[in-house]
Amino acid sequence: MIEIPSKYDPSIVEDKWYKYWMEHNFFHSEPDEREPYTIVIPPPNVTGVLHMGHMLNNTIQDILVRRARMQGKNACWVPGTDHASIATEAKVVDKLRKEGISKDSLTRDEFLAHAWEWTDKHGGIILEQLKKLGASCDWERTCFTMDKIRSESVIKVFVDLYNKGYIYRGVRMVNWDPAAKTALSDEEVNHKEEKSKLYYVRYKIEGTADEYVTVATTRPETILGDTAVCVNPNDDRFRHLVGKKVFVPLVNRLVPIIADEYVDMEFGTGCLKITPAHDINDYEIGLRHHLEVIDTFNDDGTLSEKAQLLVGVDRFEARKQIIPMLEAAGNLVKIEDYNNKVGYSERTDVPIEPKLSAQWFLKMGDITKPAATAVENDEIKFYPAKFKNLYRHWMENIKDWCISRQLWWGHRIPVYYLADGSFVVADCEENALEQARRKTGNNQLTIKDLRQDEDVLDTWASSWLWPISVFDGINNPDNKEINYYYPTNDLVTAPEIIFFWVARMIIAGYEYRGNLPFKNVYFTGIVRDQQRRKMSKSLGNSPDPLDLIAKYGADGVRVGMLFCSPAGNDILFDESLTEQGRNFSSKIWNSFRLINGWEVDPSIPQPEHSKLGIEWFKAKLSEVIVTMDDHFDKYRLNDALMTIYNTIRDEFSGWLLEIIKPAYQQPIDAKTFQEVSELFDEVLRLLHPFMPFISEEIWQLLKERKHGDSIMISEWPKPVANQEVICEKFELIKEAITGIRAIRKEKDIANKEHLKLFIVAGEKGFIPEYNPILLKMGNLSELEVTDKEVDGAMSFRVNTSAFYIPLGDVVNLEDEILKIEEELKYTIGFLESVKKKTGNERFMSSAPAQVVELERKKQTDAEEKIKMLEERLVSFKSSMS
RNA sequence: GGGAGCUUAGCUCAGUUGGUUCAGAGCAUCUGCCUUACAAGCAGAGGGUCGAUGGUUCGAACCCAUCAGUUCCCA
Repeated sequence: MIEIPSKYDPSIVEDKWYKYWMEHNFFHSEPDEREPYTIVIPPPNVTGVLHMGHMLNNTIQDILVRRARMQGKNACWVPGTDHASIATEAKVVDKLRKEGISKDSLTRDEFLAHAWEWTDKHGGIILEQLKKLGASCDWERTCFTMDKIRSESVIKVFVDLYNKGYIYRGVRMVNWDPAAKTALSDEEVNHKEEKSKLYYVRYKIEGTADEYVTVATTRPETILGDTAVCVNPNDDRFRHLVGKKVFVPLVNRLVPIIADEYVDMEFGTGCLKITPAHDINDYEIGLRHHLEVIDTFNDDGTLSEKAQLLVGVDRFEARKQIIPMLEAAGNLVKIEDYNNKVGYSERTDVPIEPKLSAQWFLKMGDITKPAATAVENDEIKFYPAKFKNLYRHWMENIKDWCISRQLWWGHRIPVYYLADGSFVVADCEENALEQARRKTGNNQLTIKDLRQDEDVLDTWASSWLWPISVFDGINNPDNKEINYYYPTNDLVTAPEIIFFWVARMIIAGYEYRGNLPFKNVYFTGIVRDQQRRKMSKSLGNSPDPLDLIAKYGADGVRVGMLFCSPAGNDILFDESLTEQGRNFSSKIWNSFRLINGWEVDPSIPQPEHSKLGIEWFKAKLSEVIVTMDDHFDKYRLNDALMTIYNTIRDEFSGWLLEIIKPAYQQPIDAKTFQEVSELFDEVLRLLHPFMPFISEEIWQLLKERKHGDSIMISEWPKPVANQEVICEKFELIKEAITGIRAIRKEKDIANKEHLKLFIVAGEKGFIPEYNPILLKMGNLSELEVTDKEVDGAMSFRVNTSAFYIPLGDVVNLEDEILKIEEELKYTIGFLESVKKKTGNERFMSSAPAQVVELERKKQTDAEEKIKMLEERLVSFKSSMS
């Protein structure tokens, strides 16, 4: 017996074991002959801090990795961080501004120096926090999307895609962020409902004295860039006007009235003003009708020279100022309140300005095909599968990917311009120069004659290579590591980034490895609070994960989060869940304390009840393992957790330990002690992936372990076949014991008080071999099988066996009769419903044989039980008279 | 406006090609217990016409249709 504290203290235990695991290098993986199991971490922002979403996500990954490791696989979980181009640059700009330095005053290199300084200072904090959670990442493999290997991979891929003709420079309508002065992808735009105004403005028709068409617009400031007015070709109201021209208000530009199906006849006046430079739909109409494009905005959202009026005024100020101008000119008809949706930048939270600009694009045509097929055919499986539909829909409507960003923090686009505006694409300056010389035939060119593109690549253009680049599979496509670890097994991520990241990794996987990047994708939910609000810093509704760990232990937080998170469903987090997790730790600890406190006496033989109990629990555990494995195979981790949770609380602690527990201050026999220790060992192993720390602590205390041994490298338990019968039989014993307890409670009989039990054994429901357990758990003084009625007894029934506890005068015979009558009534009703089926010819002929057989069995069982109940009733009634 | 999903106990969710004892779990609730490992616990109990209506079927929470409510994605 070891002296152990009565209360479990996770803070000491957790740090101790994490350190131990690190010292013994258990997390590290090298290619060997074993089957690999690989997960790459979704790299968190390098300067980010741990939030609840990370906690959930990484807990799940750790569970999967730890189980795989115990299954004997060569488990490798690669950690790392993402440079997070826009987010990090925004933070650095913000920090500099607070110091009184504006980004514009710095050169690119100066700015990058600040950014690296910031990254070095804050980078990797989040990885340290993951260690507190117990994450078993192979820390020696930690990668960063902007470290040397990853950067070279990104550039190499850009050059390759360009050479394959997938990358092109195009003028496109992009989502322009006027605050960050960069283009954003559609996915980085959030649409928000807003109260705004709908302005009705009339345009004078050319060649008439006083005829106008009226358009409705939410953006009157863009009138200055109008190049047409458009109506629906089926609209009789305006058909006669098509082909005529109107004057754009204020600037009096003459523009045509055109017809296009796009126009909604019901909306506004049915007339639409067309500003190809500032609205995506207008742009497309403009392309169809070959309209002039007049860009009236500057990059910062102010009006440009082309607007002619209000030059230099911000777009929202311009909207205010143009109204009185339109009114004065006699063009304003009316103003209505209107709700519309406006796109906002995910990064800077300012309204997006649709803007034409020159960007680099990746063609999403042929390159996406294998990726679409892979998910469709379930080569890559999604959990839950419902995300397949979402994925398919996106892949079918996929647009070219705008991969350039007007930022400095990131991978600089490897395009080098010559003086004449032409360019070369190369992975380094030397190669660029060589190409330029070849291209121009001018060998006198120097690097100074080349000007590299100022823009960087979208962050996702590096993370889409992550499963390959972490094993250096881009630069060295045939290296030992990539060949061993790729394809990876599971990806655990949030559904929000299914397009940003998951889809693109699949595309890159097939393009650069000719193979899938991962076999399974587990989508976690979004962590919300009890009011279903997303947990966020700004709302202040997100607890600090480290505080929670300090309070409840990492194990407690891990299981607390998992209790409420079926795959793909949002998790409504509440601190009471982590409390439940901590309580579970306590329960396990106390079970250990009980066992640990027993004195072992090798001289006493094993009692029969202990032998039976152990035999049953072994059988039960086999069932549990089968169930858990099945849940794991289906990625139903919360169900797997619930299974081991109930097994420990109810079956192990509630039943097994109570069965084998020796009387107060009595020693236990050696065999039982040995066996229960082994069973506890097995239970702990099943628990380990979920609660790595407490399982290790107890596992180490349970018996003397070799130096350097650990539960995390022990074997995942395997089931023994054909244990169902023992489990089924035991359930009947539980039912009988529950019956005894119910009578004790009803008659307020203390548990200490011994009772006598008489049994009228029917064909089912009584198993004499389990009598020792019945005696102990029911605290019975005597157990007698009889075929006679028992006078003055309380009774209950299990299947067709009847159990009696004689209590003399306390028993109210009428109540007993009532009870039996109720059971009888229920059983007869049940029999009726079964007979309805078995008496139905169509059922008997069309239902599967198995089902028919089952119904027949139900019928005979019910008939037997009715017979038994009726006999009881008769004898009870006769004893009354 | 287009698309996808969801609606089962007070809450969060299971419910596996339609067929086991009249739908399950965890939490919460209620009752009783400070029973010698554990009150951060134990023993029990209650609680649902499976969103509505119709249809298919011997049989529907499950399949089909319509409607209502709700969430997300895209424009």
